[in-house]
Order: sequence, then structure tokens, then C-alpha cells
Amino acid sequence: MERSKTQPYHHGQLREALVTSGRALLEEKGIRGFTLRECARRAGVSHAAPAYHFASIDDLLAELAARGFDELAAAMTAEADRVKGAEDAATGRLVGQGVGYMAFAAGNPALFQLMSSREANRLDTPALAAAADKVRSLHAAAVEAVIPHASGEIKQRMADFVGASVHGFISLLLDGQIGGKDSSRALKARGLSLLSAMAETVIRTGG
Amino acid sequence: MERSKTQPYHHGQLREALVTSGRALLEEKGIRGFTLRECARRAGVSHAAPAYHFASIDDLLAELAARGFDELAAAMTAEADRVKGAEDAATGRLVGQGVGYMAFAAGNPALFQLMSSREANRLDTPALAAAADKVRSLHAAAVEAVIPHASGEIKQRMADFVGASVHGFISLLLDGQIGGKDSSRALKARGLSLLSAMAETVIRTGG
DNA sequence: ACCTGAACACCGTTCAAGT
DNA sequence: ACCTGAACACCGTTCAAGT
Repeated sequence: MERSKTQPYHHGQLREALVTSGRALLEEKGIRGFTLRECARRAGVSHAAPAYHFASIDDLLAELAARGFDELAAAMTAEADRVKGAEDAATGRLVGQGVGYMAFAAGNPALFQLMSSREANRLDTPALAAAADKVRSLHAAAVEAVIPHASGEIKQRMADFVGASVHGFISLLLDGQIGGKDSSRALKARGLSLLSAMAETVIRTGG
Repeated sequence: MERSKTQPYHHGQLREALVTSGRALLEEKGIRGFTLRECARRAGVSHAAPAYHFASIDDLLAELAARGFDELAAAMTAEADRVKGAEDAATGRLVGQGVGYMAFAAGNPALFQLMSSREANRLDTPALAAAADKVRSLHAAAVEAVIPHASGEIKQRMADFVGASVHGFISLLLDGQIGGKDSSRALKARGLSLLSAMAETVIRTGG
């Protein structure tokens, strides 16, 4: 196979290129349509090339999931920072993080589903575990700030509650099990309504 | 290929046999390890045989998901009936349905994940849509009974809330994102605690 | 009508060989 | 060190042929 100067034998950035093409492919085709050979094709290399950078297809998926959790945590923090200055700062952050969580999931539905799948969890690389943990601690910290004087047990149960409400709502929405024919605006309102009911429960239970 | 009398050329019950072997395979290997050829193998037929009963592998998965929703609805109803006679009957049913939901998911994790996946939703057969709708209406009916005098909007939002809390908690638990090292008993307690906080929120918001 | 076996175009992974 | 091309054992789907 002949090669031009713009297509050297060594790619140089193949790992990153595979992550990029993989992420796009995941959103296009979904988890069941995701193939390593197509990732390689889009990165312009042979189907055997990825093996040097990823031990297996699951290894690439784990990397995508880990980066997804990093982005999710960043989206939560960014949205919480954006809305600070509302009535109660702590409650604002709790709700803001929920908004950031939902916005990330809505913008990256297939990646989010991968992150929420048992297969992603099964092959837990340290990077994946650490990234997922970051998201949990953000929820816990926001709850802590809202109900600082509650018992540890109450705090943990409210963290469960917050994580479950936020994750459950956006998951059901993306699966099409909530609000089939509602407009995007109406769905956002339903999401915000849920987050505010959630925040009230935290305040009432822990205060 | 020679054939004994116990292995006739025509299977007779192949559709049901494929559903049975498919469901077992799904739980064993997970969604990514699920193959039509292995289903056929376990049912004792050639790999081409399933094509007569299911148009594609997605068609079989849709059937598994639809039956899963039927079972899920039955599990919710059964558990709600079992606990009736508690303090408040309506609240007991609301919580009981949540317990039934979580128990089904915990007992059939891979099937539950399939039911909660975008791919299951994408190829929406009428049977699948109807079965999924049943679960939603059970949540809605339980909320209705707890807060009969609330507005339609409040009722819908509380139904969102109930669906999200229950689904989110068990999903995060099965993904390993909640209570990694907790015992089974401790996890059940956390689930019940979440359900009771959820019920209180419904009563307070809608009453 | 229902099922088989061969065929086709895929797939993940491995590995000698190339650069 | 990084990548290729061939090879292997799979896979979903199709289709002529068998019962």
C-alpha cells in the first residue's frame, strides 16, 4: 500500500484518534452497533492497529466511560457555579448539579447509557472507578452543604435519594419512558420541578 | 444428519424455546454477549432456524423486553397486594409497588437493563410499548390513590418523581454506583428508606 | 409450514512481518 | 515502538434445498 507524506506509517496520535472516533461512533450507532474495526477505519488505520493501544474493545469502552464520568462531573460543577447567587446558595448548588447531570446525559445519551451499564462497571479499571466516584462525592458534598447538622446516616440516605432522583428521571426520559410527546421546554420544566421537589425533601428530612 | 425420534425435524415449540434460552443467555452473558446463534444452539436447532420466528435479533430482544415489562408489572402488583393492610393502604401500595419493582430488577439485572435501554425503545413493537405503559400506569394509579385531591399537574409530577426515585435507585445499585460493600440486608434497608422518603414527599406535596 | 446447510459480509483478536 | 495483512473462529442474515 502506497503512502503519501500526509499519511505516514505511524499515526502518532492513534490512541486519542480512537477515543474521538469511538465516541462519535457510539453516539451514532449505539452500544450494540459499536465496533473496533469501524473505529479503526474512521481513524484511518488498519483493524489490527488499535490492539497496541487498547487491550480489547472493552478496554476502549472503559476509557470512553471514564472520560464520560470526568465530563459529567465537570458539567455538574459548571452548572452549579453558573447558578450560584440564587436564594439559598447550598440548595442552588444541589439543584444546579442536578441540572448539569441531566444536561450532560441529554447531550450524550449513548455514552451516558454506557456509563450506566453493568458492562462498564464489570471491567472496572482504576480510572473508571475514580471518575465515577467523583460524581458520587459531588452529590454527597452538595447534600452536606444543605443539611450540615444532620446525622451521617441521614446524609447518606439523602445522597442516595438525590442520586436516584436525578439519575432515574433523565434515564427514563432518554429511554422514552417519560414524556413521549412533550416539547423540549415542557420536559425541562418537568425536570426542574422534580429537582425542586427533591431539594425540598432533603431540606425537610435533614433540617 | 441423522435424527432420533426424540429430535424430530420440526421443533414444534421453537419460538418459546428461543425465548427461554434467550432469557437465560442474556442473564449469563449480558447484552453484549447475547447472540442469536447461541440461542439457537441451546434450543437444539440450526442457526438459521430462528429467522422463521423472529425477523431479527432485535425482534427477539424486543420480545424479551416486552415479557420483562409484563413480569415487572405483575411483580409490582403482587408485592403491593402482599403488604396491604399496613397503616395507610394507599401509601402501602405505593411503597409496595416500589419494592416489587426493585425486587424484579435485582432478580433479572440484565433483562432489566435491556428494558431500560435505548435500543429496546428504538424498535418499539406494539407489545413492548403496551407492556411498558402498564408499568407507568401502575405508578400513576398508586399516586392517584395517595393524593386523590391534588391537581392533575401535581399528580403527573409526583408520578415522575416516584418513577424516577424507584428506577434510579435500583439502577445505580445494579450498576455498582450505590453501596459497593454494603450487605444485602443493609441495601434493602437503604432502598426502603428511600421509598419512605419518596412517599412522604408525595403526601406532603400533594396533600 | 418449518428447518437445514452453505454462503456472504461482517466482527474481535492474534501474530508474523514490515517500517 | 508502532502498524499492516493474513488468519482464525466467531457473528447476523439470506436462500435454495430438504421434510
